Amino acid sequence: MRQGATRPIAPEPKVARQPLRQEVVDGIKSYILRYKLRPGDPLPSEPALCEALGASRSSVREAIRILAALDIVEVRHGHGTYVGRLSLSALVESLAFRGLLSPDDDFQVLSDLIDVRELFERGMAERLVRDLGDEEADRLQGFVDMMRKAGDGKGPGFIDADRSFHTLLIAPLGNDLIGQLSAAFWDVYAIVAPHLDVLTHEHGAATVANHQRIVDAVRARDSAEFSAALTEHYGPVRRRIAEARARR
Amino acid sequence: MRQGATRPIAPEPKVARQPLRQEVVDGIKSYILRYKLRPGDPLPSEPALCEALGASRSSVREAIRILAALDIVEVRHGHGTYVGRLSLSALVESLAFRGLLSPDDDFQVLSDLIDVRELFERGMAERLVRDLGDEEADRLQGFVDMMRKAGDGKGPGFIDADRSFHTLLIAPLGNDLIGQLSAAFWDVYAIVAPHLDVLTHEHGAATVANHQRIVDAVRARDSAEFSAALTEHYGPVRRRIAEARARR
DNA sequence: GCAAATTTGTCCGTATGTATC
DNA sequence: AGATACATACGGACAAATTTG
Repeated sequence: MRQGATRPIAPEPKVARQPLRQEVVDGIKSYILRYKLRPGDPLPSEPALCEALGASRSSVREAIRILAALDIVEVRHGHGTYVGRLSLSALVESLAFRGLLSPDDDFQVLSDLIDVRELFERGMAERLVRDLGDEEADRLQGFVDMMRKAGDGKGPGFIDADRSFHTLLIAPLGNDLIGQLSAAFWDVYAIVAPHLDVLTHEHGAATVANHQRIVDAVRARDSAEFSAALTEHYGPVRRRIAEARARR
Repeated sequence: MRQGATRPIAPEPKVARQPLRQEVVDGIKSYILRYKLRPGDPLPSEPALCEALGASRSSVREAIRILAALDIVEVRHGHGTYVGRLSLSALVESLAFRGLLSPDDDFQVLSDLIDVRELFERGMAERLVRDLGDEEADRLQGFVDMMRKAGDGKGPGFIDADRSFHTLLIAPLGNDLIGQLSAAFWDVYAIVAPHLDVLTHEHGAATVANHQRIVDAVRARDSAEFSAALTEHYGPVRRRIAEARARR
């Protein structure tokens, strides 16, 4: 059979067994669940996992790589393996590559992305203007001021402020999934757009004005105006995508 | 230095180089992009990649495992390695595990999922009733009939019909991202809910009636009624989650 | 149907880089 | 600085799946 290790004797001829690596993946998952570990908690070392799960280092390491790609596990070289943050980093990686690969319609991916982000914010308009208080409005205003100060819309300060603005905007929903998806899509857009010659934040001044209008709508508790401001905000983004598509 | 292979001579002492495996990941990505490969296209064999990228087989294999976890690459034992389908399977894996792990609030994850699915369908109500033609309505009706025939709401026929129903419902948007996200969330719900003693499709008859109401709204081109029917549909789902939470 | 060739799956032993104490 | 524990990486060998002659 195999070289050294002991595996369940019965070959189970017709069962089409899954790769051992996958059993190790499931075993590590079960371990985390069984002991109710939290992100950051340490996992057994590789040799310990080998013995516990009856697999070689290679199989254990490949399993760990899979789990690390999903952010279920986090590896620190020379230190150890830990439960991961369970972020949506895998989604970002996957979507970003899809955006770069997509053949005829590179731009459809970006367009779809923007649709979802706008849907999140416009679809929750009523709840957002209701739950965004004065304190949150002040913080939103702070990001708008940062954008205005950063100026042309190309510096990292501008980009970061824009990301923070939209993150904070949907935070009051208390729906972590929407918040993380929205942030993930923002990241994917920031990765893919430059490769497709889509200008990001072309006109700094206009972008700042659009964000200001959103803040004003929040302060006025006017969900209709809030929705309108969002439409005004995402319109230019779509236009830039369409222009880049036309250039091809 | 290392055992056999040749690597760039300069050790670059303080640069904190990234792991070789990551370079291999990037190398394979670049290969796919450079030759504009499509899903299903074959990739070089492992030995070929080792030589091309100057890495050992272990490193190449770990890199492939990462890319396979993201569905950027697909591996068939004894056959070869191919460009993957770029699905959102990684999102499903990641979110499903989060739902199982989540400590105090296992149910918040499910609740968030349902919020997003309802947001997709309700937020696009106008476009959906406009773009869903009679042909699509007939197909939706077919799934409702399947659910009615399957009866109690527990059999696989019922489940599959429900999934197909919602997939078809948002298909006319022409937004693949929304469609795949919605399907992914449906899958995550189906994986996580049973583990939390959340009954899925408790009352078959009521569920069928709610879906029927949605089809009727589509036929009537009544977006307000369409929205109302969706609220009626997702209400019981939320109630079941709340009940299960209360039982804890 | 069988055997060979190709490709991925798994194992082992060893050496190196990294972080902690 | 040294010792220890850990992950990273290498190379070779054999096992299992698939295709092909």
